[in-house]
Amino acid sequence: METSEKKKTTRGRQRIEIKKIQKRSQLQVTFSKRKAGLFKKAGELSVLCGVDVAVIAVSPAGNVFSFGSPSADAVVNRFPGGDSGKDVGHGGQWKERYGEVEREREKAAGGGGFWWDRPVGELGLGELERYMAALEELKCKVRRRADELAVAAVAVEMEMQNDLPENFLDSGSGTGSVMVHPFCDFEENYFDFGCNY
Amino acid sequence: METSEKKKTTRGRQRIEIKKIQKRSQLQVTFSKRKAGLFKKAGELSVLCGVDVAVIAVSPAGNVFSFGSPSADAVVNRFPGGDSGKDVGHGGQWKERYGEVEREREKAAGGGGFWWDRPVGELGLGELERYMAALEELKCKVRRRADELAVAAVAVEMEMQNDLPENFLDSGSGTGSVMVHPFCDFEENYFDFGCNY
DNA sequence: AACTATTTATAAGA
DNA sequence: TTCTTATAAATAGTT
Repeated sequence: METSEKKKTTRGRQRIEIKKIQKRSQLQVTFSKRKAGLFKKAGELSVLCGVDVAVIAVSPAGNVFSFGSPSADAVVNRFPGGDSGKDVGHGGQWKERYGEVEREREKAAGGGGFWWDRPVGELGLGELERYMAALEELKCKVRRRADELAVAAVAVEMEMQNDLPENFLDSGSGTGSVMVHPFCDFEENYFDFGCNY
Repeated sequence: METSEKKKTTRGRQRIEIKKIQKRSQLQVTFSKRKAGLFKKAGELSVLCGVDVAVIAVSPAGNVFSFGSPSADAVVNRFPGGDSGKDVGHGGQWKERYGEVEREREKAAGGGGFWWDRPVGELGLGELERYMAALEELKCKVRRRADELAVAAVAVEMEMQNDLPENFLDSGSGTGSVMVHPFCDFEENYFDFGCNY
């Protein structure tokens, strides 16, 4: 083998430190790539284990919001032409659907695309309302659990509260554009990274 | 090289189909590993890009709930001894804290452990209440966005709603135990996988 | 948006 | 379950 022949075209993946990326251009591409990876992982976990998984990301500008819950029948049924309601075992069904959506996305990439590939600004209120309903239900569920705990673990609770700040979750300050997508497939060109660096 | 000498000890990682795992033992280990991986990815995305990321997983039994928002100052400030409030630029600070928590976890593994390593049953209401507040805020944010859209995209909305089922998100049916943890570090022995297979 | 050389995640096995 | 190992998958830097 010769030395001059095998010149590497790239250095390949490099190890990086997990600290905030400063360069705007790199931040954008990294966010894009890793968000896609995260959503893919979430979808896989959901399917493999039959669990609901949701991933939420708020940009520094408060511009991006994402959500998915792939394992629920409801999500499968959202596909155009989905056979709603019947057949609760959705293992194989899911796989079929997945391929279907993948193919649809291929087409969508070139043309107008399907609604789940668009930012919510093009979608309207239907999704947002359902999302709010979902949050409300989740909140009720948490509240029920809290009630249970109130009986059993008051003493511990008192302690815990002293370890926590007022603002446990800062949801960001923004105008909040929102995306909803069954398989976390999405376009994100509308994304502008308008602050924090 | 001999043939009998180099016998591989394992087959290494094998490719798997993304479909529901049927075997209980494998499901549990896969869920555990992949959830850890997902949380790690979420934390990395959060730090690298300075964004809030939350990951939520509801088991088929409705028994597990997880959440993280690593980039917010609030989360950093939750650590015992955290310097609350000052210094909004938390890039390097974050890294320091991370190491600190990692070290604490080492110790926690052997002894009584710290609160963020425990299931919420041992924690009490403080976290749950904050979580509910976070959901409420998020909901308000979504509602604001919906209001904006109501002005600009009513026509599209009408279309969208026809493509969606009633039950967009099924949050599960369960008793809902809940975990909250800053870096998605956690113990999960309490996890029982009580249904759906 | 595509491409690779690498790093990272992880399915099996111990 | 926690560790190891071989391999699959993700991705940083480049084009």
